[in-house]
Amino acid sequence: MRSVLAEADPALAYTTIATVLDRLHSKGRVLREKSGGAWVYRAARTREAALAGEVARMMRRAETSPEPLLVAFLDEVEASDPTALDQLEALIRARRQTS
Amino acid sequence: MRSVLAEADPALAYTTIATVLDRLHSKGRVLREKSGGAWVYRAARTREAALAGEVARMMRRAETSPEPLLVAFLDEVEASDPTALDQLEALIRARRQTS
DNA sequence: TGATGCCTACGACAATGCGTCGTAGGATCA
DNA sequence: TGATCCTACGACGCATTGTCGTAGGCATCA
Repeated sequence: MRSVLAEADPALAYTTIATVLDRLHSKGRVLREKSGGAWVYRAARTREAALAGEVARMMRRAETSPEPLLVAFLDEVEASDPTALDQLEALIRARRQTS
Repeated sequence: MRSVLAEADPALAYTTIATVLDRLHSKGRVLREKSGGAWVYRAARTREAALAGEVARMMRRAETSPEPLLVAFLDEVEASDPTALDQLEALIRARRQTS
């Protein structure tokens, strides 16, 4: 908790961090467990998982095919890291092997 | 505009739609142009493009490899539409052909 | 054992965003 | 020219967010 404060902005009041974490916890965005009287917090989902979940919700809601979304995704992936496409293809293949 | 109202919820007041569109426009989320005294609105970006942009920002900001994001993405894609993986692979291949 | 310090629970307050609408007045069209 | 449609703007209630303070519990240490 002290450490969260240090990482965020040490100029903020301690209770500010406490309040924010508390609210995030009540919304299920972070998990916490007791450790000697004090709570220890950790993220409930990674940023990546949250974003991917967003993608999935969109796919499920689309009446049409998921293709436009996939295409848009590939566009961006390719643009920001050209090698990532190969990586993606490799991951797909690997996934097929094991399932 | 009348049509937006109809598609959204015809029970809402006309001015509700007007206000919402106006606010979206001032935030750049929709574009508009005059057509005989009335504004005609259209989305500035598709939902897909917006989400994909989010993906891109995340990839660019990641100090490490983009792999966790790709993995999370595949997990979700696979879970919500099992055939989409094949589709995705085909799209990657097609992309390689043309570039 | 009492003081010190860290932690939590809870409340507060201002700023902002959002959904909803009404009114006033300009533009359009039969 | 009058009825109809549209825009601009303000308003209101509610929820969220960033920020903090106070009160009180629990442990540690001189």
